[in-house]
Amino acid sequence: MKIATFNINGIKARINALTDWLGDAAPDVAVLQEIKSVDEGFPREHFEDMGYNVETHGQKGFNGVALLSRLPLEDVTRGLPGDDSDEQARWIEATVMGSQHAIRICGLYLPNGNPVPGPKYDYKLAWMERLKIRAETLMAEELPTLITGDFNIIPQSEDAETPAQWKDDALFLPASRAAFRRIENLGYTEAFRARVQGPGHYTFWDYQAGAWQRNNGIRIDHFLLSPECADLMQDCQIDAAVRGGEKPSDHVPVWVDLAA
DNA sequence: ATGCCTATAGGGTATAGA
Repeated sequence: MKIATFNINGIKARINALTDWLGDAAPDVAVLQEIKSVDEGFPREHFEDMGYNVETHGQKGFNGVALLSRLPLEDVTRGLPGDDSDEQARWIEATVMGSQHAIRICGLYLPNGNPVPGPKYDYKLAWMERLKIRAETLMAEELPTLITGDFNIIPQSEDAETPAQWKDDALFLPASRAAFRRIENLGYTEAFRARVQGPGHYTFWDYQAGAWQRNNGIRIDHFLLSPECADLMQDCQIDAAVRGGEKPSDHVPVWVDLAA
């Protein structure tokens, strides 16, 4: 089962690029972030016509997550538990039944957190604490589970082309990285780093200052696999070439292949 | 370099992003 994450930066602007990539990459499940659309505005029929089941959790203007799946999406839930006053659309879960294993799939768009200090950074850290609690609950179920999406976290210096540029940024501050490690340390495997070592592997390049042409990227889109899910992993790759396509998102897809 | 671009909402420019 091929499961991909892709921050598309607006479904209306990305419908062609997303459609082309779906045709090329043929994921069984695509976990999308920043659809920047309300549920009624999402072009559901377009993707249903391509053979995908569609579940969205959108909001007006920004944020918004969605799941596209060739297999049925079961037990869908929306919103990260732990704060009923949080109205930002950043979390969706569903179960997909493979031929051998059912996979619980969690899609997230973790808050950016800039500027630091300030209420946006406080929200990021509080959101990550809620994520840790949800990750603990999922871990205790001892089922194949993955948490994927745009984490807005640069885990290590080698995950940025110019780490000095990010020294005081919410994506790279020690408190942000520690919060990410605390979740990993519950027993999750960061899929890409379990398979590929070394610098130069990025998932985001800014639109500005020729970041793509200069390969000034960062790796912020991740997969965390529960032990039962990590045992099924056969591959994990970044589709970096998508960044050089026509009218691209500033993020590119990352995917895992599971023996599920 | 304090968003240098891009997208959305909306009908001006403001907000958000990383």
